[in-house]
Amino acid sequence: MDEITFTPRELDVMSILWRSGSGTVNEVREALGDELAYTSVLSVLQTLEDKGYVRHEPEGRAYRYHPTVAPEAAGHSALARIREAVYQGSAELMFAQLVSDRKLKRDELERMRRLLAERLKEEP
Amino acid sequence: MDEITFTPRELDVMSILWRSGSGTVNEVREALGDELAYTSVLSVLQTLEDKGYVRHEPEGRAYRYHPTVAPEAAGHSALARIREAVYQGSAELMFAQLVSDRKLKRDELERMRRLLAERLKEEP
DNA sequence: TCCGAGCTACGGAAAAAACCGTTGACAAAG
DNA sequence: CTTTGTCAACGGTTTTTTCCGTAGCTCGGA
Repeated sequence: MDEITFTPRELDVMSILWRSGSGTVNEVREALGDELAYTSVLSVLQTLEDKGYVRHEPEGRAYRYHPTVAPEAAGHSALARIREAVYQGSAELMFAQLVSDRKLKRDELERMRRLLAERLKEEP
Repeated sequence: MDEITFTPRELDVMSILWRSGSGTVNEVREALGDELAYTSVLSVLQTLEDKGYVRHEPEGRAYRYHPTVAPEAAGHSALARIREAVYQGSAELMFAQLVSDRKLKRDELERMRRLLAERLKEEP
């Protein structure tokens, strides 16, 4: 149950790596909304590597960075934190908020229902 | 749709205020897990007040702090951020993770199902 | 050989966050 | 009146985060 936490900027970068599977400094830089200097992006990646959240391998003359933590693991930590702090530990409350979102389409809700039904079948 | 964000320590403090409805500096200090100096807690509260997330009123010789943002609003922002960064914008993926939690009890899942059913009724 | 393009390492500035000591105000107790 | 305890304001230190310039390496082409 090791806590996984990111600073805001680190999360931006991880998000890109999760989306693409991997990325070089320049690829990450491109994908980033803000225009950062090359070395700024490199720094973030090196920090992430220090913390053990990414690794790199040589690719040509550059490095290619890969996430070493799955988004699910990070998501789990983040959701747990929000559940505790905002919803007083109640998954139900958090869930209620989630489904109250007006932007959810009917078919998304349907699929959620299916998922929930599956999950209920497994529960003893 | 103004973004609500907290630093980790700010979130700790807000969490306490949401739980209790309000709190004085010392109440918050007590409730906090870590042992911080009085002035440290005061500082956080003053910062939160600057940002408009809490207000205070005199109570005896002390101040009582009240949240001015509902946990739901903060939760909505936080969940949206996680959805984007970690689940590539998919509420469904995030939901899947949520219900896959082994610690959920059957009756919690049942109530989630009910909520979802209600929500589906409203959807055109 | 020399030059420039493209890359990382390194160090460090600037800004933000976290934390606390000191001061002065006030009131209650002696 | 003096002491003691409690409080907020203020200013400042330390640590973390964010961001970037410079130096140095390597490769390919003139």
